[in-house]
Amino acid sequence: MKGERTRQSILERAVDLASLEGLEGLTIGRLADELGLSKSGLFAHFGSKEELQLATVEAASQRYIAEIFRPALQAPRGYPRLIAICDAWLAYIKRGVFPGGCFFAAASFEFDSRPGAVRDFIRRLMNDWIGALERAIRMAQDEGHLERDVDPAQLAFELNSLFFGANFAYHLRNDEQALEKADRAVRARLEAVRVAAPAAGAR
Amino acid sequence: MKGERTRQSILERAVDLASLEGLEGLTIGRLADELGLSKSGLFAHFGSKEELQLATVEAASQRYIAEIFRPALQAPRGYPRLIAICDAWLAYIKRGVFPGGCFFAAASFEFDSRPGAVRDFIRRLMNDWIGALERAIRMAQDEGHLERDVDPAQLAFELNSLFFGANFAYHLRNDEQALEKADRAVRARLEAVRVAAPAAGAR
DNA sequence: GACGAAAACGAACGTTCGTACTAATTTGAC
DNA sequence: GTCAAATTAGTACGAACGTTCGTTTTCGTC
Repeated sequence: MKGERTRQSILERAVDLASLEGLEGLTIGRLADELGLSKSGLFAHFGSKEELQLATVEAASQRYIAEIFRPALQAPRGYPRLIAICDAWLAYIKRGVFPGGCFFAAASFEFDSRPGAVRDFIRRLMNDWIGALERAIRMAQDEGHLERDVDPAQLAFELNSLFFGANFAYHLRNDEQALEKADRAVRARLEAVRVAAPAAGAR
Repeated sequence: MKGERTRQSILERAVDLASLEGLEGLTIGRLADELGLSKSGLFAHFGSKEELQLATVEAASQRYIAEIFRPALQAPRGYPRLIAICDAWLAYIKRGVFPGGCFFAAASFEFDSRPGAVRDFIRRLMNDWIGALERAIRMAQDEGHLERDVDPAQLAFELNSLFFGANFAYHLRNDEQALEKADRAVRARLEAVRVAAPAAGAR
């Protein structure tokens, strides 16, 4: 199918554009122009602006999963994987996977007061993401790497806050050290609740 | 002057609207409708959309300073004032000072990739805000309430991240405990670097 | 109460938005 | 190579956008 290929290339560009201009600022005419398509031809792939926005969010999610989350899951479960996720997140900002910074942070703040299907979808994705963080934390506890009395929801909240804060400081404030600051904070927070690895042969 | 009064009432509404729809989603026609003004009559007060946006950001800043920041400065300098600022921030979200959540978090993410006067102004305000946080931290050190080896920029980054993270979790994820989580994290972080108050009469 | 200034209005501008149709082209299977 | 189906282009629409302009209303001062 040719259509599917076109659709994908449209979405690639739509994700980049939306990360810069916002999902509402993403415009069918402009998107068509940039791709050398006609407005109507592009429009036919989605049927409505809202469908285009939903597809764009979905595409961004897939890019995120493919480029950040899945690779981090390669790390051995427990503390190493938790750290790998955090490292991957900060590297994701540094690498500029989305030209306008974290797509989901931007979309979250754009749609947090805009009821509708797009908001619902973003909310679901963000709940999934926080849930994945909590799961990684719980795993680290199960592996005996993290103290048992740590509340996964609390820690996930804090880690995610540092990520968003890093994105904010890096992109809006042009704070070059934002990522280092976030890294320092993440590591300090995790080290503080880490269960010391048993000395070699001490088991 | 009647004009000044009208201008203020326009901006009051503009701030609320922009916190819900974004500064770009803020529209002159809609704003005029809601206030029972004509589009052209409203427009005349600002001369351009960008000027309206700038004035709206300025008005939001004044509301923030009047309702959150200035009151917190009443607390005695040092640790109490630092805590007061943090408390005031979380209460500010809970109170719903802006209907769409923190105006500045939203504006920051909306404009972090949109060059222009509005972005520059937001950046300046956010730098001022972080600067104020750093100053409060430094004061707490000077008063001997906080450990000397704490980097004010680092700690301010972390506190601000928790604030933004709370706003995100509270508004997009509808996490009722978001503010408590943030409060817990803030207090834990600050307590950890607090210099224990000398016992009564121990001086 | 008259008068000049300030403020608000109403209509229109050109542009762009999202969307709806129909016509032309391209594609892939036979 | 043919033909139906899938895909793109073209054109048009009503609404809303920011902005301009000339007129009318309201205000503050004497």
